[in-house]
Amino acid sequence: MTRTYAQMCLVARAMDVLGERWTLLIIRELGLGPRRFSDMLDGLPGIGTNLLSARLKHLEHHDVVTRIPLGGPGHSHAYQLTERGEAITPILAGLAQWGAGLEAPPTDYADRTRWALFAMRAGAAEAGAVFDTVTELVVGEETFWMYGDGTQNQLRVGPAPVRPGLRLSCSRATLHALAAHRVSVAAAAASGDLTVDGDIDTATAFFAVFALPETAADVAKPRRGKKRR
Amino acid sequence: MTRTYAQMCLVARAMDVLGERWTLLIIRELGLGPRRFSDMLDGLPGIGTNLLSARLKHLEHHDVVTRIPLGGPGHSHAYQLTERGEAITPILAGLAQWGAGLEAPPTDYADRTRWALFAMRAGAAEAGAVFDTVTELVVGEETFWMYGDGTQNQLRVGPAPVRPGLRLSCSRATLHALAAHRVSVAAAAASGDLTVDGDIDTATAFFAVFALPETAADVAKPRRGKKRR
DNA sequence: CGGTATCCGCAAAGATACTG
DNA sequence: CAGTATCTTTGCGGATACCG
Repeated sequence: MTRTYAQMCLVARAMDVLGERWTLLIIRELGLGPRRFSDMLDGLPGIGTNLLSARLKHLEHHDVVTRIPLGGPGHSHAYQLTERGEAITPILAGLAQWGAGLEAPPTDYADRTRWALFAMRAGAAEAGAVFDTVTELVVGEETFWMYGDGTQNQLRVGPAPVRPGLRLSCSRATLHALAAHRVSVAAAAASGDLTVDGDIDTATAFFAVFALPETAADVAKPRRGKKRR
Repeated sequence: MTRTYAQMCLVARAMDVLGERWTLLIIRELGLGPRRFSDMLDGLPGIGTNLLSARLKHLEHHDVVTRIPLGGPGHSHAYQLTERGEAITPILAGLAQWGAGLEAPPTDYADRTRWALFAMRAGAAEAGAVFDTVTELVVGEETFWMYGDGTQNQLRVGPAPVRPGLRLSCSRATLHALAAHRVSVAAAAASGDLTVDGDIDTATAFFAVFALPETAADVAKPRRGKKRR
């Protein structure tokens, strides 16, 4: 270990393991299932390969992350959260919830669809809601799938490995609008912004569970009537 | 703002505000009520006055902390969490809960009674339990008081401002033993390690609610039968 | 592809002296 | 008591070179 707080306090000891820069964001990336080194670089713009490598070793040493072989072309492998690593998810959800209260960020910040999905799941976790139907989302070029494992909702990158009970297809902007409840599923489906493959009531229920926390921007600029004149 | 992740992700944006070294520990200290600069130094051994000063300014700027005047001798003042700052408490509780799973720290780490109380409260928060009776704790030279505010349990430094419904007095070691359920209230009271001023059943209920999360040390070395031979 | 290693410039952290 | 100022040390960011 490098720099420690040297306190018995459990918060301090957790921060001794998780408190270095990038560490929690690395765990966020792995919260969407096993990922390869280069996949993670995409979700951590600016990290530098040396730091990512050092952090992963550190987390592996503290039983937060494991390397798993990836039977494919070449001797490649991926990183995966351990059980103890998965236990960090509620903390990340809490941070996302709290972060929703901050003022709107500069528009040039990096954005990924999976981060919005992560925040949506945080909203569901806060409410203690579990969505049972296996759902596949196609947002732009990317595909995700979500399912309730009985206790909480899981979120994974890639196509669903089983036939999903619900399939939604839209742009990232429409996803945001639906999750923030600025537009209804019926309206988005009618306008063609959203394609629903399955029961439309189930789709409505999906966005009732996976609601984006109200942002400070929503509070500051409450939209009434028409928008953008 | 200085170093930012420049991501739209709500977790990253929360970490932009809270992620610097010492920041969450400062909030931990303020979670026990308003504190003066020098009080905080005691709970943050090794921080350096410049860093504490810089962090407090930063947190004040982001509406996590406010300065409040302290009508007393001299022109002194204290720092206090804002509503948004208080909202970070569940995140700290989650970190404490997670930190309990780590292996036992070196024995030369700094220790404070309030950190143990903080972890006990985290255990109660996890279980969703609220303890209504205003309780005063005298541990060694220090006095604390706790109360349920309807939603969650609050923890404060100093003597209770109202007559407490329960008053407990013991050493820090006994507090740990009681909270970890290694010894019962009845046994501790009988041996004189614990003084109960109030109903003994209420005292038992207190330690049922404020249980210390099981540590990795407890799991690794399960005590069976007699202890310390 | 999947990293590790090294170097440099800079910003943040640590330590301590000093001031209102 | 409540900080500010200053100096040193460490960690991070970014680039690039290298290896299985």
